[in-house]
Amino acid sequence: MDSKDRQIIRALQRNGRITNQELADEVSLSPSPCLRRVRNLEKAGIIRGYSAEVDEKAYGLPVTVFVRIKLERHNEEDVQRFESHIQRIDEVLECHVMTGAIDYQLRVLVPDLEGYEDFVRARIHTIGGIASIDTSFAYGVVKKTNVLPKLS
Amino acid sequence: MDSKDRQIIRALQRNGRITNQELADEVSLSPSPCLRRVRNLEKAGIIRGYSAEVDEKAYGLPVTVFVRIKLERHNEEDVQRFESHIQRIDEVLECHVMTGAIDYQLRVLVPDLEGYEDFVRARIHTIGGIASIDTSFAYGVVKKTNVLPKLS
DNA sequence: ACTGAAACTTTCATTTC
DNA sequence: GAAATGAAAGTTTCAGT
Repeated sequence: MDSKDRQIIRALQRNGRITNQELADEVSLSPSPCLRRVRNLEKAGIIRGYSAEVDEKAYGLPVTVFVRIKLERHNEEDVQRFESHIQRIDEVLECHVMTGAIDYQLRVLVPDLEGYEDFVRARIHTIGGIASIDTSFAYGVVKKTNVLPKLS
Repeated sequence: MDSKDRQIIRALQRNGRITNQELADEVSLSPSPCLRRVRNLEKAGIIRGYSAEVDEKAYGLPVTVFVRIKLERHNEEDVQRFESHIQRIDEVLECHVMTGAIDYQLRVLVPDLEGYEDFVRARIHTIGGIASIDTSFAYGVVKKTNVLPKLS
């Protein structure tokens, strides 16, 4: 992983469908070494995959919710139980383990407020072992990018 | 935007580099109407683009921070000033406008704790007009997907 | 008019040197 | 790193519903 690899990564984040020729031009490499680097990054799991970026609102899920969750107990069994449940919930796009007062932060997508109420009742509370849930709604996006910063 | 479009969208989120033929097979369409739908989704801005998913840790930015910010004043000028500054900060990958007690939530990527301290001092406090900053570190990822849920 | 099928053109990835 | 070969993907056109 050198500066060239990071250049390639950022180019592929800006345009995941760029052709190898164009990519090679952009990073000042000829096509074959460029492709070699891309394949290596893919095989190493550094490039996990490629994905379409979608307007969630137009798709029909206009409401983003950040949910902060605290568990009642933190033994292996309860933690495993919670995490395996979370992974199976389609509405949860992200779940981070947090430091500090909160155990987890989720990013959840729902069609409306009612959808969120249903989600909490049917998907979250049914897991059990949850001490507290703190909900914050996002009602606008100032910035959203995938492109990683250059390392200084 | 019908059920077929949503099928196409989810397939392109799972694999942004799928060929039109494979995509057409997956959604039970022939290649030309399938491509037409994809192009329409792109032109309508519903598919915003395509991007590589990258392992942030391997890239050299292992620390994810969620930063919750409250402004001192909420007049048009101060809000504009804050938001335009945020957009220019490369380390800020996401910034949401929030309901409730907090004004904004940022997702920030830094190399280490020191990098975060520098970030707050050099990038955030210098904006001015900030009433409070609340920082939460993520130290693990339970789930992270781009694929939107089926609409029920 | 919209969808599905087919042929043709062009471009890209792979492999060899 | 360059060139040649082979494969596919996109575009366009035509036919059918």
